Amino acid sequence: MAGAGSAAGSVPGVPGQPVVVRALSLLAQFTEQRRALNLSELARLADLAPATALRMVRHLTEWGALEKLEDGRYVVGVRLWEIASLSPRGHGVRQIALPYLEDLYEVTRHHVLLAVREGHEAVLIDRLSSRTATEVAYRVGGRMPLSTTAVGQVLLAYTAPDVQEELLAQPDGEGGGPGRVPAKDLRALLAEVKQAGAAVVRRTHPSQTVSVAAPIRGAGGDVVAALSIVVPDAATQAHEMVPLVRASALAISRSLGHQGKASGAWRHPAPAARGNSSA
Amino acid sequence: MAGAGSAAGSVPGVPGQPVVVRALSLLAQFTEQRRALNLSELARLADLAPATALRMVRHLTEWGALEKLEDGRYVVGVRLWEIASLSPRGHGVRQIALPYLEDLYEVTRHHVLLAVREGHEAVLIDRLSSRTATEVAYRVGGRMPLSTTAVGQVLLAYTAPDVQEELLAQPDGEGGGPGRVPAKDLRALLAEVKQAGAAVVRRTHPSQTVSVAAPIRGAGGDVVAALSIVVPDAATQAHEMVPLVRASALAISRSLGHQGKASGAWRHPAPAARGNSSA
DNA sequence: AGTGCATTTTCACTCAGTGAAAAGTACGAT
DNA sequence: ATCGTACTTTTCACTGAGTGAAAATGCACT
Repeated sequence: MAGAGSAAGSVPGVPGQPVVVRALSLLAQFTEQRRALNLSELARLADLAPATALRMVRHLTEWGALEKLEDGRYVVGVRLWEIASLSPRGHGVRQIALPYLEDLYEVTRHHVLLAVREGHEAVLIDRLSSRTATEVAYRVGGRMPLSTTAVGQVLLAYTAPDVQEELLAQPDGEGGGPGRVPAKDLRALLAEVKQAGAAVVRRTHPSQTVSVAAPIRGAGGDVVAALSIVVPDAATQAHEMVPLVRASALAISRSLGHQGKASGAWRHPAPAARGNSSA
Repeated sequence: MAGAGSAAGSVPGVPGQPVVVRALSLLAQFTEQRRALNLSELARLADLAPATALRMVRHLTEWGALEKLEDGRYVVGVRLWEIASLSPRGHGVRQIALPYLEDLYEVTRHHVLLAVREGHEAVLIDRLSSRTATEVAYRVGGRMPLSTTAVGQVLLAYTAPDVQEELLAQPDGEGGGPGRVPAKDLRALLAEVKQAGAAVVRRTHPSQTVSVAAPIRGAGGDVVAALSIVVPDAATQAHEMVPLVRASALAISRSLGHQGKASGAWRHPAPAARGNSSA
């Protein structure tokens, strides 16, 4: 490859980025607000020469990662979606958790959320909402802050200490939105969450709501996702919800192959592959 | 790059495949049955030198397209899932169609399917199924043949003639499974489907069922997806379902911005972006 | 200690990828 | 019609990013 940023102009900030990463960075330019992009936008956003962007976009399109609209703009393709649906932490947990989410929704008739941690944020894997429920700020596939949401706090509380430190060390950068919590308080908060096996967060912003979240464990015993319900503040005493959410989360954990507590006294024959071959 | 297939051994069949495509072909090795692959499997399946596969897999992992398990195997990452959730023809239609699918499900209590065409097959975008309903063969994110399924026939019937010809010209290759239909009969069948605005397929294989599918149109007026219900053969006269499915499909089409028939006499102010910013 | 298999590092070679520039295309304004 | 602007696509000579064989390392059985 030519001097990506060596000799000529280009941005010295991104000199020798591998081709693969550059191609992926094109995909990363698509967001909720920007679902369709034309070539020059893509090139500009990804900081690539138009000719380079064109070549890559063509390869991506040819393969199906992108699709070209009639107006010349590009959108994320079904082929990519198809493969992404094999993501264990994406559609994977969703598939298994869905029936339980539905039960929880059936019983409460409030928002039910399922999220996993991805880097310094939580990603919303699925959401069930009645059309008449209160508004929620997040969409499926979108990201939510770790420290200020119930699911986020649960995921954070059960994260390996080293990663946790890394996150707590962060200044206020990123999503330091409304309810920014000082690292000190957060540390204490996370301890409480772990203690209680659930997080309860009161919110006033989009509307008056209370979220209750609990951890979901995988076969390995570590927390792989978080389950949450969001109820209008006026509704039931929020804390009454804690056992319900925890129980549902435990049920999902069991479906994922988690063997209850670490008291490995006896074991079932083996939950085996559990191919979730249906859905 | 070195002579991918020029001088030395290697497979002469895939000589100068672009890097991007090769990287993507690694992703393409993941399937329903093979959700976790180790490096050598990936290298073998994608026909790459181990060293090359390693380098690429590292880039993919670094970026989040893949995730490395503790046992060293790789799985599709959440980051990819996240971006794929922006696919208009994937999660996009799903988001908009979901409420209507739910209504249809509520009323019938049978399987409800949503699918789009991708190349020579249909991809199942979403499925609602009661736990007690009859079995279905396909999973969300999976592929189904065009010519032998109700959704497939609908998608095929409304495909641009040139693509249609290309598909009909095919020998028996691909999914030529149980109910292989001769090209001639299929042509007539598709005409009927277009005439009726729906496809009805009777099936005996996994179980005795009847599928009824209808086309969903996008803002441009062309068919972008197909809606279907699958009922046990014993149930209601299948043909009674046709109006129901067609009506649901029309409702979804409207939500997608389709302006009814092509009688472009008057127009609404503009359905605008319809950001489906919720979900 | 020894065998077999997977992962990772090394290294010299070279061709796939690069980007500036120019040509082609589409659309609007004047 | 004629010019202007912005986007897309082609061309081309250059070169360093990517390549893969081979060797080293690591790991799990035996």
